[in-house]
Amino acid sequence: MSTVGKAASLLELFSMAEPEIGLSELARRANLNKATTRRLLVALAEHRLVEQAAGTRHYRLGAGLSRLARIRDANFPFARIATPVLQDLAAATGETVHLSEFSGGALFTVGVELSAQANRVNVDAGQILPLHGTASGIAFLAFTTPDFVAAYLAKRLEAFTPHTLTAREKVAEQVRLAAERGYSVSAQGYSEGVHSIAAPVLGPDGHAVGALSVAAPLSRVDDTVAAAQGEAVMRAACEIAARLNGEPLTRARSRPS
Amino acid sequence: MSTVGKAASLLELFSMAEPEIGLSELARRANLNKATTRRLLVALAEHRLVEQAAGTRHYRLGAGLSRLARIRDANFPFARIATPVLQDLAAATGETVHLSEFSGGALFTVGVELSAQANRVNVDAGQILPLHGTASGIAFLAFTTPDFVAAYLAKRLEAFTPHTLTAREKVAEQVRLAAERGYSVSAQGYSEGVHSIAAPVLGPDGHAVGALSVAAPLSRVDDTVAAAQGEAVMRAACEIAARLNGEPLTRARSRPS
DNA sequence: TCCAGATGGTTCATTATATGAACCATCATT
DNA sequence: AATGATGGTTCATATAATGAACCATCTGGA
Repeated sequence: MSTVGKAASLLELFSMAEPEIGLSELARRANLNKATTRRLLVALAEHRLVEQAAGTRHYRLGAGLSRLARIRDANFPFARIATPVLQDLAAATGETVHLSEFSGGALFTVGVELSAQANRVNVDAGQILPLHGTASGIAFLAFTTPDFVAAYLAKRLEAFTPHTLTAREKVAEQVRLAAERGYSVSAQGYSEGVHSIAAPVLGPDGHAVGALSVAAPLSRVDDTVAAAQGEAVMRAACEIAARLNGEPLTRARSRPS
Repeated sequence: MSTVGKAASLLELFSMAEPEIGLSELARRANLNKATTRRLLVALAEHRLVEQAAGTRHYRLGAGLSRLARIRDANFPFARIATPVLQDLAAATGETVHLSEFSGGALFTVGVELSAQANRVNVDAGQILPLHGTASGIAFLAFTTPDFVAAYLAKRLEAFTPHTLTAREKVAEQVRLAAERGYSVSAQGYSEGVHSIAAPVLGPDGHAVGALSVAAPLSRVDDTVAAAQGEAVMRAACEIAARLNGEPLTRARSRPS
């Protein structure tokens, strides 16, 4: 692995639950030598990507990340723009809704609205979803370039549950179906007991940049529920795309009076 | 420079004004070979710290940064907590107000509220302030550990304007004064024509973690104005520290009923 | 139409950089 | 005082980064 890859892995060890970690612990979890870990942390600290707590000498994520994130969000406000739409969709369906963006060869969860129900599907922001096995992935594949789909399906597809479709033919068929009706359906392809329906979020060029998904306990979904969710998720995904790509209404609204 | 330092420098080339940059341009600005630049970008992209725009093949900051920033902000909500206080202070003084955090050996601007007046001081988020020459820096030094101050003053102090105090004695005197009255004053030590007053933001251990500053055109400040700003900036800095470190009132408010 | 000068991306021998075992100092517990 | 953590450092060794030269494309002229 490249040195910067190792440094990035260090950053990824921090989480909401564990925002500060000591040197030895970091080295252990990243499978790196303590000296190496330290040098990486020092390099990261120089650029404010991590910082060290004065008292405990533990490390935490740095202020530079907030700055970089602000720059990104200002110019590609995917999660921010989408939040109200996610909330509406979660309220309308009563189920957990999550938004993901294509990044680093897979779908990256950038926004989540959990269902209000006790029995619900839990998804964490930052979670990485494979392109096969998830409704979001299939929806993305259905609206990306054929070259990309071909290249992806040429690889060996991992089975995440006994229900994961791993045969190229079957997955390709799912993709075709999703392209036709505008949304994808997947039952237990990635997590047991979870039923998902997803629609692509399209970029300005008409290709998918991410996906929006409704995830429900399998027991709560039948054909009519699925059809309703499909329609709702499609509308919501279009709404997000419209706001993101600056459709007329939004532009008009933001025009200075 | 370390490899991860180079990678971090690449990230820092992106800005609000220029959120997407091509490979050649990045290599040129970072003073790196194109091949090197590419390898770094690929490594960063694997961890979603950058991503490539589909159409132009230009690079931009990645979604992983937003995720990491969320983790940081959730557990160290410096800028977020401070925003309303900054706004109040800017409104009360009529001048530009900025908040900085100590990170990477200097003060890092994490929040700005610009004055409403036409003739105002402009400060950018992300700007790096030296510990000498700025009111914020002196305020920080006045409330950090004596060891740190000694080590810092042992270095050669750069002059940013003809008015920058660079003599150890003079700077140490400023620090002493700031420690006594609780805020620091600096005129044109970093930018010509700018008058600044700053107070430290203290962490739980009583040492400074950052500084809050009011910056005004020199022409608009006299002794009585400065005294008023000093009091106001001290109160505001205490308010931020209190909210940050969870003073009783805040804790009581957030207690589940 | 063709050329000139951009661009993004790749290769591979050379070289500089990252690595890690062993080390020290400090702290809290026993 | 001994134990086993912790954070941090050193330096010979080995691995990973480097960059000149390369190719393929694209764009805007002439």
